[in-house]
Amino acid sequence: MTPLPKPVTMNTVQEMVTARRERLKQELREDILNAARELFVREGYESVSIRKIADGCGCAPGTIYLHFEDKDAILAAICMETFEKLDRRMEAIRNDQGDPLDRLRRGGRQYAQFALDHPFHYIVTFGVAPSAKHKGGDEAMQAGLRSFECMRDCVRKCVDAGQLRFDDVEAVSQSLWAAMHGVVMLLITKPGFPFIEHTRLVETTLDIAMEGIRVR
Amino acid sequence: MTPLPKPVTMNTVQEMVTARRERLKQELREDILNAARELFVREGYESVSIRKIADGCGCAPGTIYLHFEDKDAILAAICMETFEKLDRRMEAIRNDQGDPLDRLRRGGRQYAQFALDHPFHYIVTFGVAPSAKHKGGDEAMQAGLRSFECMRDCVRKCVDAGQLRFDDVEAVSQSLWAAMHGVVMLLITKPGFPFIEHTRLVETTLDIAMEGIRVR
Amino acid sequence: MTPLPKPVTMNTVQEMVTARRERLKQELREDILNAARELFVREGYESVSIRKIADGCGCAPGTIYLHFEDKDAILAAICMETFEKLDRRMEAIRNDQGDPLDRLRRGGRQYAQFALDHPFHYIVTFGVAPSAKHKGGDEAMQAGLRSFECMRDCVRKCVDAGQLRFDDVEAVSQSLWAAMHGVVMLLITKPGFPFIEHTRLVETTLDIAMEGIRVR
Amino acid sequence: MTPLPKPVTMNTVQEMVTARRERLKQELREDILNAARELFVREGYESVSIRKIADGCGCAPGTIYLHFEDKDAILAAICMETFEKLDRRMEAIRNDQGDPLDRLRRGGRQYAQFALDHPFHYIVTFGVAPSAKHKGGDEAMQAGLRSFECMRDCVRKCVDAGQLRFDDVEAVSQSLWAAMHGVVMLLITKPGFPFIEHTRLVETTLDIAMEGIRVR
DNA sequence: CATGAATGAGCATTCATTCAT
DNA sequence: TATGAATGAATGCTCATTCAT
Repeated sequence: MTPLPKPVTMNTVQEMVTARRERLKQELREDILNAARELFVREGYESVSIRKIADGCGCAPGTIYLHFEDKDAILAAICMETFEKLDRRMEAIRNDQGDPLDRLRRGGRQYAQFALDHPFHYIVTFGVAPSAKHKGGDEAMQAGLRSFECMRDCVRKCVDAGQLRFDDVEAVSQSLWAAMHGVVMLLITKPGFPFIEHTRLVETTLDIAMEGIRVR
Repeated sequence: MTPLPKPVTMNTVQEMVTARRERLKQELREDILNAARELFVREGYESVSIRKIADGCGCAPGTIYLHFEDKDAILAAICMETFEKLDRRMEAIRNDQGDPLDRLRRGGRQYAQFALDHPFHYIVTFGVAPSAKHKGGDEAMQAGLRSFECMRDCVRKCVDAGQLRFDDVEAVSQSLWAAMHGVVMLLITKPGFPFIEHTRLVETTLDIAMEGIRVR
Repeated sequence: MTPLPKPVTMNTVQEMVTARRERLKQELREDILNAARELFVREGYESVSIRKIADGCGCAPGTIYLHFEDKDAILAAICMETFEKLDRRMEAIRNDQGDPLDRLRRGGRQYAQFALDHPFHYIVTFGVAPSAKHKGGDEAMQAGLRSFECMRDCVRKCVDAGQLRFDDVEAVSQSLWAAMHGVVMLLITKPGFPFIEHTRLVETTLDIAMEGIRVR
Repeated sequence: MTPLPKPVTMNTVQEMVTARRERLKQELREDILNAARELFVREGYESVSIRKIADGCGCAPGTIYLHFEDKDAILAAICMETFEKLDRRMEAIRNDQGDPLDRLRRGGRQYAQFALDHPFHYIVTFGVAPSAKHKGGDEAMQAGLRSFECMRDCVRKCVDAGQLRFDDVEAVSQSLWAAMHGVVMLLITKPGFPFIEHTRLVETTLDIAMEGIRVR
């Protein structure tokens, strides 16, 4: 009598069941994040209740706590997720070829574009005094700062190539960051102000900055 | 015999009482604004309750409603107050003499200085998204526009004097505003970041911007 | 030296001043009652705040407490005042001449008319469970009950004159009171119901009641 | 081999759990209504806070909002409930046989009996002025009208049978309603008054009314 | 006598969160 | 694992009332 393959089958079935469960769990997690992201952007973090998120992803309020510790954890997860994307974009630029100054310009453009694409995440991570409470804020901040380091790298390469009027990498990097931060913050937080077309404002700012730093 | 100054005294006493009351009332109003401003910055508008403000200025929750119609009105009052102060500084520069480009630079410096001198005011007024309805927003926005118009005036004068590489007054004004806004926002909201010395960062930013816009 | 008539003069002046003060005080008291009465009727007792009354009679909120102990005392004063009027009307009927049955009918008509003329006072005094709190309620109730006694007197006279099918004065009096109370309560508390014209409903009720009690 | 009834059992268990939950939920709903009804009668609608109701039925304030949209909805629910009960009694009489006048008398008796059996329901539903807006008011009023229409039907049948001195169905119906309403309102809201025995007062009122309307 | 600023308890309602099922 | 009823603290705001002036 050959041994029954039962345990094997069981194992496999068990594994399949487990895997399926895991998949379903991850799906619900994603549903929660998607619902929360949309609501946060549309109504603002404080105005979104767990109940609204639960309604938005078709589950019960209590269920959300099986996936996230609390409301802050949802926000933190969204920020992390998003800043990984930013990081990938910036990383790609840091590593690509071409004129360092041009690369710097493209980096700034990318940064601004990212912020305008994800305004709420941007504000939550870069636009709020840290003392608030947002537990996940620091974590996300760390992820966000890696992007700043990309920019500093780009600036350094420009300095090394002798393309700048400055040799203080830190000062220039911080100034450039400030300029880009300023544009996107205004565009995001002052939607009522009669700004010129967004892309053009970003480009003008980049243009002034690049012209202002490059060697003559 | 000189007539008794009694009626006069009576009058004066009454006036003094009234005046004293008025003064006390204004003092409490200021206390409320100060407490609210600090809390708004530290915890975010939505997270600050009327009770917290009341605790913060040592009065009862109901008392606040004797001075402000509602929470929005407090925010609006803070914004107005700020714009008036800023406006006075900017106005002074607009009217002074000297090279237009230099005046522009001094305007930017003044703006940054103002923000760093009154970080609470600045953040509450310029750094908060108008989440929800925010009645007083428009009113304050109008006041804010006047300061921006000062800067635009300065830019226009530079253009008229043929000192800029650009002739789009609006685009340049908004870009400059963005750059200065960015510097001060970062300095205020990210105190943990290893920024270079504040004044030097402001000056570097101004330097890049001025060099970036002036005609070659 | 004749004694100066000063004390006398003083006395008189003093009296005049006192009288004048008293008059002014009574005037304000009346103003408060007038404002309160109108507001109570228009908006309902609970919805009227002391502040609204103060606004309505052009004085400060605190001033009202110099004339009335609290809000309930205002209500009680209004009720007393009003029920004295009812009492006078009923008394007049009790004492007039004519057929006892006709007098009874006129009494009922007068009672209903009074209730419809002063709906809020009527409801407050007769239409509310006593346990509420309305301190002054009992007092006013006493005043109101005197009117019931008038009706009982009228009924008794009808019995004595052999005009009724009944000899139980109490039962008939209470039934008649109930009928009139029912008509006015419905008319007052159910303004949305499509009642026939008010006077006609009162007359029909009186007619049925009179026809229902008189001897055949 | 008979199939395992397992799925069936599972189903049943699940159903039982759901049913039990539902039952508990309905029980709390009833507790809320009972507490609210009593409080409304004792203190008046406006003076009853959600907290008092919550205290009265031993749950937290927020819990009430899981069962009712707001305070008005509680009042509306009480009214609906009452009208349905009353409606069933009245309907039974409308459809039974016998002399129309006698049916009318029994209808009135039934109405009064209902009110005295459920004084809280009655007062809240029929004895409260729709102070303010009172959303559910109309809905409840509609339900209430059905009971009144029963009485009107009975009156009409008397008229059709030539048993009344009147031919105005509406006026007679409203007068009879008023009389019965008056008796029960007095008995319920003025427990301190020395009324004759309740049943006798109701019967006397019915007697007067019936004698007052029937043709001679 | 009159004021009106201040109080603090109270309101209806919403919330993040817990937990028995 | 998921549910959803329940909680209790918090929200913005109003109120009757007090009291220094």
